[in-house]
Amino acid sequence: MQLSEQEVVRREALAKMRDLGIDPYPAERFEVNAYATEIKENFDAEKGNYQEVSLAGRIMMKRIMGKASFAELQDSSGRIQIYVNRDEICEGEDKTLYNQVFKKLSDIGDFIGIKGFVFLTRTGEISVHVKEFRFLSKSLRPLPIVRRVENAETGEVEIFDAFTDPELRYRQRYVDLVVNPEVRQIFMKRSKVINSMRSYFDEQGWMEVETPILQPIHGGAAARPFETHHNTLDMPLYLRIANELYLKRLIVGGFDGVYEFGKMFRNEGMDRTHNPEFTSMEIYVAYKDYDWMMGMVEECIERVCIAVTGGTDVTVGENAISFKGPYRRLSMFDSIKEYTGIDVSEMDEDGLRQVCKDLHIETDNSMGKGKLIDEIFGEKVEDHLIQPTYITDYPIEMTPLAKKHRSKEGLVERFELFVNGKEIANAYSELNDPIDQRERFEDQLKLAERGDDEAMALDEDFLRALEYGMPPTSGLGIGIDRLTMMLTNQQSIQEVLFFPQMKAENKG
RNA sequence: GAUCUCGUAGCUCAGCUGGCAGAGCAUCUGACUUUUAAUCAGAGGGUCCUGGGUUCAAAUCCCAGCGAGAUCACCA
Repeated sequence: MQLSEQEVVRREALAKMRDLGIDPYPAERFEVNAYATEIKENFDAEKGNYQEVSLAGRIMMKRIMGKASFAELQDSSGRIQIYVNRDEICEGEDKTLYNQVFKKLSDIGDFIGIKGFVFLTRTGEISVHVKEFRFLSKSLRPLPIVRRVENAETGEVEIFDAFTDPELRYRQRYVDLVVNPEVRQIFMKRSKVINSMRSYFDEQGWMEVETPILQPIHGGAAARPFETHHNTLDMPLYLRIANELYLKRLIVGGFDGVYEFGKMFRNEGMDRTHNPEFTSMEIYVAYKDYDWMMGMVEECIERVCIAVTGGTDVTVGENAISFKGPYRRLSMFDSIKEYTGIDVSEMDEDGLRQVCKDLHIETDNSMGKGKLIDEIFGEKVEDHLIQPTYITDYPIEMTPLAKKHRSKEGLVERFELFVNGKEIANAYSELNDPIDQRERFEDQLKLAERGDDEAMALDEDFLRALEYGMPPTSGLGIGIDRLTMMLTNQQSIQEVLFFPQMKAENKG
């Protein structure tokens, strides 16, 4: 391995520390009793609090001035300045700890532990006066140095030498997280999205479950799966593209409400909004319908939004969005009428094909009636749905797992929630009529024969479960990554995944 | 999958119609006991993504490949 000059210097420092009898990777624990941000928020010079603090973290900047120095320590909460005085950390004649270990051998990125008291410097900065200094872990690679300086006149934070190269940031997310605090914030928010949603469900008495990721039949959605092979069973298995059919089996089994947060895997293209593995949340609640589900989603999303952002108003790109319920409800046909002026509700396949032609929407022969309607919707309506909007009552052809509409012929009881022109939730009154379900699967097979490669596979065991009887149930799926993107105002899915999928790096 | 843009020091980037490889920060040596992008004096550091071609001469022009981003197509 070819080492850079700075890496060589750090390895030499490591060796020198060992020569001085200092373990660069000590095993003993270091007890921490305070955090940088907490101190900066609560220190009061008059009260004289924080007089015996113990902090640990990385050195992120050093300002050496002879016999005294300042440095910045970064812990999990943020950064705080520390003041190190030679004669205070080295009481006797031996000044090695200061002159060698602190000044020369410790580098930016190294972990240290300090004990001391909090004070205000002459310029008024809250700092920790170090009385005791312990080396905790050596860093052998130089971190990018990002400097944030508050402009005294404008109050704006200027960033110098930002670490922004997306390739480096994603491949070395650990570095990104160390030097870019706003990145850390996004992931803390992501965690809050999941936790607040989970606690809401738990409060309602619904149960978190886990279902198979390795599935013999990839059901529940229309997508290309990743295929693998089990050696002992000598059979093909697929990484799940959805967990819907398993969760419904659990409703058949007698649970009233089950939900799962989990990774799904789709062997398809990647771009700003698609990663081969992504996180979805699916929930099924017995004795409910999609109408009830809309109310539940409003309550849930509003609560998640407050937990994550502190309020119900969010800025996404150019748009100010309010997640305060209730959300607008609009049937798919009405939405198309609203944005194109065309009533497609009574049209047959040829009529729809003509409408697509008139609107300059490309079609092909594999497209059935439902698909054509969806194309029109996708082209002409979706982008306009900025504020949270439920689109309801989808054509039956596209939705083989949803119950037929109670009053509207040819439609199913389904809604999708759109925000900022993007779909973030999908829900049905679940189809529980096993005979209807078998016919729908068979219709899917016919679509597949016509060349629709997104058509769904038939799952005999799932049909068997339905034949034993499933209560009326409403189900919902939410794309957690996309919801997080929205609540953190990120334009790329890679910004809300710790480790987005990347091609192989071809040099070490 | 298609098109466009990008790849130079640890990081951020400059490098013009081809002519000795550059800056700031970081690093190293020295000075400095409350600094604030600390300062001051000095020094070192390069597979210019990879491979080929054109040329007296290529970081620069051409071709191919690898990687990344953006836009479009498909999907959530």
